Amino acid sequence: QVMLNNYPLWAKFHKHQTEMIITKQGRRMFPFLSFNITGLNPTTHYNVFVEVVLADPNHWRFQGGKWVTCGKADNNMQGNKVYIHPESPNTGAHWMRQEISFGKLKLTNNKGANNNNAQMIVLQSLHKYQPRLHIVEVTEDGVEDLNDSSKTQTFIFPETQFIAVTAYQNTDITQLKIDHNPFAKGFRDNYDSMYTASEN
Amino acid sequence: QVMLNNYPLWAKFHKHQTEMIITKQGRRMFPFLSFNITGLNPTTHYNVFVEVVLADPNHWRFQGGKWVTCGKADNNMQGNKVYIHPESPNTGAHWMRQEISFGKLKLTNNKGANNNNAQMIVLQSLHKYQPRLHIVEVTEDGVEDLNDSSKTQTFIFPETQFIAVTAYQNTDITQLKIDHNPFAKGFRDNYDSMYTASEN
DNA sequence: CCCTTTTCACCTAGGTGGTAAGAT
DNA sequence: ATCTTACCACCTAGGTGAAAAGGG
Repeated sequence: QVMLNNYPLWAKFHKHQTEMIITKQGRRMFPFLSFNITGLNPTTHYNVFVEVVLADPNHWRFQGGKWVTCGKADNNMQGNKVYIHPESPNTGAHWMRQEISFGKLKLTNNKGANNNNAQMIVLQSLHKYQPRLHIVEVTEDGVEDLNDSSKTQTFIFPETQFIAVTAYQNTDITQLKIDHNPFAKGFRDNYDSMYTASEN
Repeated sequence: QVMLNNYPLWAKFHKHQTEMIITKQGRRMFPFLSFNITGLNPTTHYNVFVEVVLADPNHWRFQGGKWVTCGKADNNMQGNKVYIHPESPNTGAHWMRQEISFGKLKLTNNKGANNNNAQMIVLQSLHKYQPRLHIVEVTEDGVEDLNDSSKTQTFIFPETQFIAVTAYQNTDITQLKIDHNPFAKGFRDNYDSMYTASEN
């Protein structure tokens, strides 16, 4: 009923334990979450949003080339954990028509971030997180009923788990980002030679 | 109940008869439409959209430094004339919270433009147009009732009239665009000298 | 010592009017 | 002759990881 787009890329990162940068002003995810949905009622209205929850109760650190646990997670961290898709609310037909992309979702470690009106997800560095996709029917008043589970669907893809960091720890992850994120093209090793070679 | 933002700029253009470029791939308006709204029901859902209609029944041409009529307008032109605000549908509270900007609305002369899924407004060159703002209550099924005028409000600002062109005709308009559109900064006369002067 | 923040060069992405060629 | 199209240099806007500086 829900398909995770760009699954092969997510799997590549997951194999090395995905890391996502968090900054004060907010940083996009890469890869970013994108889904295709089927099976909704075309005329019913839904809110679609991503929530990011702790994936385990540990604090993590990168030591000797590996991620190891290091005490308990701060579970009582405050801060927004939800990013409502900007096209919400909308009809089932709308959500099923094309991919639902969360490419502009931003992660931050700034607790006071959502005072400006850009919703960002507030995370804690060196904690492991699991994104979740929620699809919630909207009543005629436009109000969600989160207690009525029959009107809420939640989807989890373990391949999208990641550890929040302020700087990359595993160089394998850094290289995957450079290789696949268009905005990091300038850091690709062969970038200069691609052009110097063609000058002959 | 509805205020046109950036009114002084619109007035400057209007005094010289505003022109808007239309291209095959679509061109943004400058100035662009932006409104502030009050008086909606905070919990009711509304669609907000702009429609662009013929402002008069004439075909126009620019001759001897002035716009003059030149035959009748092609009123049976087909093509989409509506741009639904991307945040539609949404609550009255949402629409009243901040300015409603149509900065990404694009004008085109390509009748087959809306096959790709970017809604553009299709216009005919050398015709005069009047943008109109519509606010329509959405029923519980998410369907508009355009026949029930009590649920539709329409607002018209004569200062936003413009003639669609494929190339600017009046140099006064060109200069106003260059002076005020950030993307045209490279064409400002004083752009180079701003920097050469500071090199001393 | 480990983690975070700031700044930077370098890139993607795309919005300008000018210009010359094309179309009618 | 008049209007349209395609391409261009030049800009805005903002997303990258690297590196150095800052902080506890």
